[in-house]
Amino acid sequence: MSLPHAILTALLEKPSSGLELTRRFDKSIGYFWSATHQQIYRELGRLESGGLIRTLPSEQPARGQRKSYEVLPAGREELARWTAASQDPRPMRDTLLLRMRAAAVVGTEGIEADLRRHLDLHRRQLAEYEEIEKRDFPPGKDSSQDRLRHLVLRAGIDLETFWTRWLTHALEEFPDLPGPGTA
Amino acid sequence: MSLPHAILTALLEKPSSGLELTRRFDKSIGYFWSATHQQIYRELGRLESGGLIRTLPSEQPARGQRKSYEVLPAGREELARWTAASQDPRPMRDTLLLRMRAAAVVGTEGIEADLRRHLDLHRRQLAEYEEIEKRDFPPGKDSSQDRLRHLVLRAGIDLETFWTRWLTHALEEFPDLPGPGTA
DNA sequence: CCGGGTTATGCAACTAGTTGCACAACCAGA
DNA sequence: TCTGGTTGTGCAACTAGTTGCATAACCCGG
Repeated sequence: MSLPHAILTALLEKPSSGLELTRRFDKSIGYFWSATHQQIYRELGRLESGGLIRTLPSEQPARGQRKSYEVLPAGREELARWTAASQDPRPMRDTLLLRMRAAAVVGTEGIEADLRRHLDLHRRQLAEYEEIEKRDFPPGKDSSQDRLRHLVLRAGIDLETFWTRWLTHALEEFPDLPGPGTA
Repeated sequence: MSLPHAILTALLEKPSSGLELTRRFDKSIGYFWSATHQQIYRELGRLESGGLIRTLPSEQPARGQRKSYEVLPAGREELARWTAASQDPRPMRDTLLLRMRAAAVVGTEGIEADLRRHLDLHRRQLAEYEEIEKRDFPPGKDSSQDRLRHLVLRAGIDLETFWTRWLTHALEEFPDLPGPGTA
């Protein structure tokens, strides 16, 4: 039950319309809590009827027009409550690790290409994060807010680093192919 | 759609009853694909009626009796197919990172205790994995199967290591409390 | 001025996972 | 022997997330 809180956080950072939110989820927030535009619109409706957010009064759009939302005090309180509340870590669920385990039983036939593909994806993601770090957190930006946000980004960077290393290591289990190296 | 494949993998490693499977999910398999006993029983039913597994013919249990399953050739084929098939990594979803981001906006009030708790949980998990590594993968066990399974365990160890480090680092953002250190 | 792409919003149906509970069998001690 | 805990199996309802599609407005070129 975190999507509403992800949206509240995003809206507190900056009031937005559904589409803007969707875009921001594709970028920063979505890096650790992804959501589709359908989810977002549905949840905006719920949050509004729950009295946690409201449409910005300035604009009064018709159907198909953009509609911007802002967080009401009740919404901020709910977010603060949720943030402080103790929560258990959700059990991990990783398909790739599961497939590796299955491969130990039914054979590695065919999995290697996908490992390479994942390695590539994680490398790209890592590069993107590092780009963001360079841009948004130059040395010196040191407010409490910045430090916390930087910390979150560091988690992303370190996780992607872990995956690229692990995949590289895993691929060393598949030396038997035509290609450069080993000779 | 990975639970059936997790179960097939577990059953190929060793035919089991629902309860045994549940226990094994609590231990090894569940480390990267968790499932409750309810999920497992439901899925066993589906797999059986789908012709991918069958009950071991030897025993013919009544209600409330244990019933063991084994994988049929069709099940093995399906698992091999699934393992080799290309799959996109699922978008990440981490509540704790989301909460940190929220904390940057609504304040860190109250989150620290939970960070400590998570740190403790991850440390325990790490210790458990390292125990397993020592026990199950002493130097020398080097069949292809062992190497793959060890690789999977390494992923678990490295991930827990990452989290303990990150949480430790995160907690350094909260120096302002009575406690040992800093003086 | 109209037809086709793009932007923006949204509903509905489906799938996967979680929670809560039920029930039978077995076993141990009063 | 009955009573109460534990083991083992399972259904049903609910929640969260995904997929597929519908709709309206707007914008641009012919």
